[in-house]
Amino acid sequence: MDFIRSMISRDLKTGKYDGRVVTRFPPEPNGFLHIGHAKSICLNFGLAAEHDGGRCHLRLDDTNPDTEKAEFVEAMKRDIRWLGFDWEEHLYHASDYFEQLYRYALVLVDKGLAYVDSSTEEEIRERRGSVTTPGINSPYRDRSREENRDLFQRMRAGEFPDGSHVLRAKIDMAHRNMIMRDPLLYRIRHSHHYRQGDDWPIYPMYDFAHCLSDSVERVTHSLCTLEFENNREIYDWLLVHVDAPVPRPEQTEFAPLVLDYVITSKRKLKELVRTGHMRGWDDPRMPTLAGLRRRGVTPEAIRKLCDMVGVARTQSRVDFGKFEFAVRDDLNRRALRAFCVLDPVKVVLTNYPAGREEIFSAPRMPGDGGAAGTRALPFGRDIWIDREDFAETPPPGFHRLRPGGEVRLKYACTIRCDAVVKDEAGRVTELRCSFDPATRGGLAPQGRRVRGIIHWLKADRAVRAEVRLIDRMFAVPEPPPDDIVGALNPDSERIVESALVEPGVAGTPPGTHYQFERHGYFFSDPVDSGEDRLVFNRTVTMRDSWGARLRKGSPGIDGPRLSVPEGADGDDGGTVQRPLSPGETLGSDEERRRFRDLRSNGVSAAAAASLVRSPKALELFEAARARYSEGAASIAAWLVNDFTRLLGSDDRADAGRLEPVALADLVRAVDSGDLSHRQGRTVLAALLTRGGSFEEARAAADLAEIDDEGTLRTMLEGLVEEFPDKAAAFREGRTGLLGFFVGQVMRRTRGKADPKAASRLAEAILSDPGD
RNA sequence: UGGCCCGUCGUCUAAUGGCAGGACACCGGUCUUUGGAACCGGGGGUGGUGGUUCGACUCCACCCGGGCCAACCA
Repeated sequence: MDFIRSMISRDLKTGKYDGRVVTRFPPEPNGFLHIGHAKSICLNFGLAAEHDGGRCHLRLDDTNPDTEKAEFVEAMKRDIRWLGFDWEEHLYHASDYFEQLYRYALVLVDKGLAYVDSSTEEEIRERRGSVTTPGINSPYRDRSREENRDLFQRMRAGEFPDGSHVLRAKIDMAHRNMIMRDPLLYRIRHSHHYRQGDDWPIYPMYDFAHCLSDSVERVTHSLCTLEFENNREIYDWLLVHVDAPVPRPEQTEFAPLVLDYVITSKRKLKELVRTGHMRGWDDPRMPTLAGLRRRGVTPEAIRKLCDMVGVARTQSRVDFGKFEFAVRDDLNRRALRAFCVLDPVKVVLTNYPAGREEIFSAPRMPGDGGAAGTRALPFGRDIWIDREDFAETPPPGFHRLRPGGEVRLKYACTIRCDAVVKDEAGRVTELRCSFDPATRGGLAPQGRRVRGIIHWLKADRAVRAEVRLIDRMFAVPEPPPDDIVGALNPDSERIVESALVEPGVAGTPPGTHYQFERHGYFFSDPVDSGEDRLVFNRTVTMRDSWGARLRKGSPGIDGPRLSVPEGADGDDGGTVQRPLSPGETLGSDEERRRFRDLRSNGVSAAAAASLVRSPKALELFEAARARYSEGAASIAAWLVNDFTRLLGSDDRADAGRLEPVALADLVRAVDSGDLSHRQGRTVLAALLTRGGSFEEARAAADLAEIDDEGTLRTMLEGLVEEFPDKAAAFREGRTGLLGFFVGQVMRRTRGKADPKAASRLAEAILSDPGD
């Protein structure tokens, strides 16, 4: 289960949203949906489907009138449905909330939390500062609430030209998060909105509109990609300060889908379409859902890919092979088989009567037990085979036809190449072969084994088709953002105008999947294919271990490798840095002084360095040491490890509740063996959440421990009996399994066993086979 | 010279502090009328250094590496 699903289970358990799961998919209608969006769609709609009463809203995030169009909205709706998801009645537009958003903005103005800034764009930018320097306040920042309200209302009334004013939140121009430096909330834009017409001269910015739209729709889990991490702070700030109803939606970020050889920048894709490098948004080479669909990729394959990729926060790149696997895996199950000869070479079977024709039968779908039926393959004296299935001087390991060699014509018979006919240029024009009647229909009478099996077509029965050999869009896995065009794969589409297919393929309707045997999966183009014209797009090639082997044997055949930096696979000559000792990482003389002081009291270097950096912990340390002076090292260790950990992992923990005296008593009790470390930790947790003295906390905590040797031994012996293979594996050296046995003891005693005793006993019992 | 986030097989992704597992890719084998598919098997991993713990991928510290943030885009 991924981290988002875990979070939702947790929320369901705690009743945070009263059992509701409401997600949303919020694209801006300024282009086409692509494979990257597919991940988000699968996640958001998937989540809704997995929970009773779950919902996923489709919300068009249309707050920028200059880039958005109704046609994009329609394309998006079509593509989402095609992928297999449904928003039911929950179709929304951010622009439908403009009035409500405007009222929220007035709330902020009236609270003195938003102001109208009349600076120029450049002034605003300059005053924002940089990531390392604070910004400075706008001269308009201290306008009165009344003036701000008046100005903002007049902005809305359309009294001011574009760019003359903006509405900004009043937060902090020195904020460490650049986004919080008085973010813009509204800008003036006298543009026609595809949906709202000319009603609005002001438009809300993303940060303002998004969280409030989520809130208006009572979304629970607002999922977006990692690049919005920094925006989460303003998301929460706005909901709090407009007093949005609780429980409020919460934003969670996940890693976007980044696929090798693909880009998912709508801006850049748009540019490729605009400049004609791609024929349209639905060009079969495009990573858009429309392009993938036209290429023959199925919704099932895309969903499968998203499944395989998972959802996590790690920034990742997905191998293109994973995409290809998902596509083949699905198409293998659904695509009917047929023969297709891309680059024909004539074969004349000299011992076959001219003018005679016989029909061989072949399965439409091998391995399905005949469920899909058979197809008829006419056979005769003149046939076509693919040029690459013959080699006059074959490379080592080549299995197909060669002079004097034999090959099987799939589903027909074996043939032997007797003579090669060439034109003046030396190009092979015809192969004169003889067929073996005894091998008809797949028989191999003499036990003779023919390695090569190739596809073929009877010359006068083959049907013409245009085949577009689609390949990956880019020549390199990571196209450089500043030179997308230069990275395009020059062979991303090779058009074979007159390929030949078997007669049964004639009349194939547009939108049909085929596997052209040994070539790959193909899809009759939904646009260009028609009754009298066959056009096929190659969706994906077959897995090709022969081609891979050839490429491996001769580097360079693989094409350019622009992405590999010079010397990347060699020694970069860098020097290995010596790790710094803890004391060396300290910044100031004062810190170093305290560090030496702590060291002289027996505190470990690592603990001392940590303590010095944390004034609060250091204060506690000094106070506790005053009561238990010989325990300096232990107190420091407790503070640096267990104390810090509890504070970080438990929301209820508060350092302020921990009395130094209680801490000192606790550490002393553990040092003296009065309490195990584990029990000490339990008491510390209680002290941090409830406060009080050590004795009180100790009395209140459930510290019962099973350390009775007999009980533990019985339990462990039972485990060894129950898991004899694991016990044996341990004796053979898999010492990690000790953890398994101790873990089982801990689990079965619901954490009550003394792990130290259990561990010691387990080791003794396991190492000694006994009988 | 800041803040936030992220580092697990080649790649993607799991593991309430308790057996480092799965998938793709790769290699080998069986079978085979697709150099395909199916099936079986194999190699390969916790960025580094310390610390805490009976036990660390998991907690703590530091280091290293990567990503995001300074549009009146989203």
